[in-house]
Amino acid sequence: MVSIRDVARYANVSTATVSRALRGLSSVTAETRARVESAAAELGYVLPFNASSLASGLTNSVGVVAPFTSRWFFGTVITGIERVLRDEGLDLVLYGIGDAESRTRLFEQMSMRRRVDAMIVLCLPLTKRELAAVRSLGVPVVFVGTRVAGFSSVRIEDFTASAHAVDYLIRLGHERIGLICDDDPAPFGFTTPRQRKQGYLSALHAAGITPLPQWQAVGGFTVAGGEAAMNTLLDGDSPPTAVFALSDEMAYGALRTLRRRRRTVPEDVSLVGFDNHELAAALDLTTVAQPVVEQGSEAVRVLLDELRGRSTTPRDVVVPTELVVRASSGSPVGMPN
Amino acid sequence: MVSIRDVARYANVSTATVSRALRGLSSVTAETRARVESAAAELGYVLPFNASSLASGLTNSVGVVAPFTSRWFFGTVITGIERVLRDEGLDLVLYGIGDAESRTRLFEQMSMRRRVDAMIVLCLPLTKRELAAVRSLGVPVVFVGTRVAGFSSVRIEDFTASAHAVDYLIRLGHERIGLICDDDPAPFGFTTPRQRKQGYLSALHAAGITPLPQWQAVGGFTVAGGEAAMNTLLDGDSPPTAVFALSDEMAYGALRTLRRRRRTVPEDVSLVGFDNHELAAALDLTTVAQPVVEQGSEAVRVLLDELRGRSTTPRDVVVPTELVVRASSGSPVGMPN
DNA sequence: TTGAAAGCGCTAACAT
DNA sequence: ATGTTAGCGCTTTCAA
Repeated sequence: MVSIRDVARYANVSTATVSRALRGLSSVTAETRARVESAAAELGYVLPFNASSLASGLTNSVGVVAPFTSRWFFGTVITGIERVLRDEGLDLVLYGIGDAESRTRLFEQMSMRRRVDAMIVLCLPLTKRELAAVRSLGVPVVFVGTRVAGFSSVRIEDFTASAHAVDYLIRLGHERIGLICDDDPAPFGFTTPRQRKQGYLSALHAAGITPLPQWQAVGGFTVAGGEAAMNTLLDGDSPPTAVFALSDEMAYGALRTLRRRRRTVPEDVSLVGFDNHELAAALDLTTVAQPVVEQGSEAVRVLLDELRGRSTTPRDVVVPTELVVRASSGSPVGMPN
Repeated sequence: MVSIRDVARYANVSTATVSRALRGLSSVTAETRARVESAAAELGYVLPFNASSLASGLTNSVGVVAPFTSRWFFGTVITGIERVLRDEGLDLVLYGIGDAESRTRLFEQMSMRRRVDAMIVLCLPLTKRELAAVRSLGVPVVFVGTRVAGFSSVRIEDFTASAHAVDYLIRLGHERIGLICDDDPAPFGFTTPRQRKQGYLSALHAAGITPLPQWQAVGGFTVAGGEAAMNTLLDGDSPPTAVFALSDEMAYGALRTLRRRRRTVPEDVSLVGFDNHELAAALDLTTVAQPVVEQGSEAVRVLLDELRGRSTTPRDVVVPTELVVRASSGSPVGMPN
């Protein structure tokens, strides 16, 4: 196995100079660097990660904790994260926690201890205990999608964005507005659903509308859940003329129910989702768009600032949302447009 | 920073024994192991990855190369990979290559050299040059979705599955069957589109049907592409009564076009997709289902067999596909059912 | 089964 | 700007 000494000999320099040159330190003349680089290329040498890491105390890796990797939102955030990390020469180590058991295991063992220089936690409000564990890592941590005291975060304003979407339905003339939401409290301790729901309630309240209990149905943030929830809503007393689903995926399920029950959209029922999921345009769904790739790349930038000592106080980056109006929403029948 | 020596002192054993106990080696009495484990827990100690790695020559990490992380298929395969790796105590290092530039960079620098013990390459046929680079890593490599001489692979039979889907449409009575496919040759060097297309041609040929050129349109494996492709198909001479889209996402685009142009499905046009994407059920799309999580976990199992010397010859694991018939397909109008 | 001690292959401090 | 050298903190012999 070719070692730094082989490269040093080949390039007629010391091992220290090889190390400096290959890491891009500035204290090497261009000429020397070129010689070292071509020697390394010739011999097919790259600095072995483990030896460098042991000697320097850095891992050049960032851990990403994600509850799901297959859902569109998470995969897309990860794309944004990966891209910036790679540009910076940092590796991404993925920690998935699909279920409660793996979540427990991850935070009990803290296998990322001494394995990563920094962490990004996606949309996962942590328990006190977990937070303490994360804090004990002693590395910068950025949260995406949740705000956590003492740490930086990148997120959207769920409350405001929801209120705005519901207000839009009210201004279209709707008075009976349904909600497809999540259980309360939500699994995994997500706070996003509650904030979006509060936005819905707040908008109704501001318009002087008292929401009826049968306007709310639980969709569990899945397509199947949204499908069932819409059935529940349609079967209730004085069913809504417009429905706000707290995620696009639940809205897709709702659309399926409407299609099956021969209700036209938006004439019979208007539908608004949340996320601007990649298929929302294909399904002509009005929705609250949030920048997703950008939240990932922004999280890395915040992280790098902390990692490189450019910033010491936690930052709270709020990225803008935007209501994207498509064909799934309109004024209720009988209303002037 | 607490070191292995602290733990050794605390548990009254040597550092070597601590190392053995914490790695689960069998040459430690249960009593000693318990003492060491509780000492480690007490002190909050885990074996630091970099020092272990340097001393042992192993990284306990597996590299995963993926062209996209946000697309459903890739995110879902990664879920399967991550789950099994984590159970085995291995870390997943993600190498995304969203564009040609990062692809070049990855294979030129081979930053995964000495960084991972093994690799999984997702749906990415490599060039000769890239293959040589990968081979030079000297670690086990498993390909998902493509077969590569000299390496193990986990994949489906694209050709057969496609032929079967088209044959199903033929047996429904369709004679003009369209195809929404990819450019030829496909970007990134994907071979999957071509194999699926060959399956289509083969099924038609077997039924004595000569495909007309205007039955084929390019959809680029995106929703928007599928949308445009379906427009092209509808505008051609003697347009198809059934369309086979080589991916569900292109089928979603096609559905949108059909909806906009007021064609009913399946009365006016039958539609069949490929993948059984998570939303295929929600859209009532008939499609070729492939097990995706399983391909990821199976890839890891194959990898582990090679990594642990249980297998030395490359394996080619083919997982089964299944045609899932839903409401988007039926006999052409005027045919008995 | 356990302990002692010699590396693993770099980086960082210090010297020049 | 470059060279010298002592660690970094384990794992792996080898011996007991």
